[in-house]
Amino acid sequence: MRKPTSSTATAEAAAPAKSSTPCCVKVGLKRGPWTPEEDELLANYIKKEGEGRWRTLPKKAGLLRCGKSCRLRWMNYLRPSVKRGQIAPDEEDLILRLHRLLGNRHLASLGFHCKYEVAFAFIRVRWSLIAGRIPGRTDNEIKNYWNTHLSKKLISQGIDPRTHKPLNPQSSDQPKPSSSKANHLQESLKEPIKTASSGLEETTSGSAHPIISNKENEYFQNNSNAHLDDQYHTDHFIASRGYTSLLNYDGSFGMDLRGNQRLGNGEAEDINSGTEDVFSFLNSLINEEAFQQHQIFNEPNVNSAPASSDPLFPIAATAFGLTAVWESTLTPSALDQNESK
DNA sequence: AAAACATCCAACCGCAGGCCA
DNA sequence: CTGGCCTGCGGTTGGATGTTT
Repeated sequence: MRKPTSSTATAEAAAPAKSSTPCCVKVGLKRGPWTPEEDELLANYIKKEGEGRWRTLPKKAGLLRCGKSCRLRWMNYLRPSVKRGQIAPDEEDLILRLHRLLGNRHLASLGFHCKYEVAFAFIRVRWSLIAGRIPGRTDNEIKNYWNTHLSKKLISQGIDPRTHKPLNPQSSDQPKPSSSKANHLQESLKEPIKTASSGLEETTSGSAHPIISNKENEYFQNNSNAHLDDQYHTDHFIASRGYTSLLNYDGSFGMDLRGNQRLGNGEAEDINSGTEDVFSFLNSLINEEAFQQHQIFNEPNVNSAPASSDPLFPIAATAFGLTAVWESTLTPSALDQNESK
């Protein structure tokens, strides 16, 4: 029996039980490891009736489990598409890149030169998004692999697993990677991405980015500070658009939070149905040296507004789902108002 | 051989957000 | 508009297993 965690206990003490029915009635329900018999019952039921309706599923399937537990067991273990076994080197490579991209660093570097904590609510590692790019692997598996293997490897190389930057840049005696594996890891942070599914190498060196719409083109043309023909800005634009598409459900280049292309109403959704466009702009995000240099993401003064004069700022802000935050707390006038409170 | 310690990962939990009556 | 239901996400836990002493 698991002990309640301190945070759980605190939360329960602070928040009285809701009047709504909890997702599962704990009394009389089995917990802990699944037996082969339970697995069979669940798999057979889903094979017959399909996924979903998790709340009522256990009863119908003859299981003494809560719906959440059934869903988790199916998603992380029983689903036919779940790949078993060791994480391959190319998968590891992809995890590293995507973590560097989709971990907390970009959001941190955008918001968190700003002084309002609300922005920090957006800082989360997107394990599901990472897993969505690695066929057959689940978010739980990726998360576990990161926590138990990759973060330790990076630390042993003197790299901060959270920021992917040197743990102590000033120190000249930081450990140098000596093994071929260590070299592989370090090199993997520099090279263009290889997609795990196709194995095709892709880069951002192309001059045309087809996902820029005419309207967006117009925006750049009408803005004297924007340089659409400048690869530097274009890549940043693509990067921002990438995030917009990932995080903004209203985006015209719609995708769900796993990075899959969104489908029309009623169409089935495949967890690994990423298109070449998806890989293309993910690559743009991953090859990000210029991205890091951009003033939007490197506003140095905590007490000044972010670089709102930058033509890319509205896009970037929207991209990160921060428009509302920007409008309510980070515009110069909002900053003044908040200051005076 | 056995105790102590370390590591791994399946499963749990609370929470957030979309959907719909 | 509101509130309940449902689903999915990410952080955390602890039993199982492996390794060291």
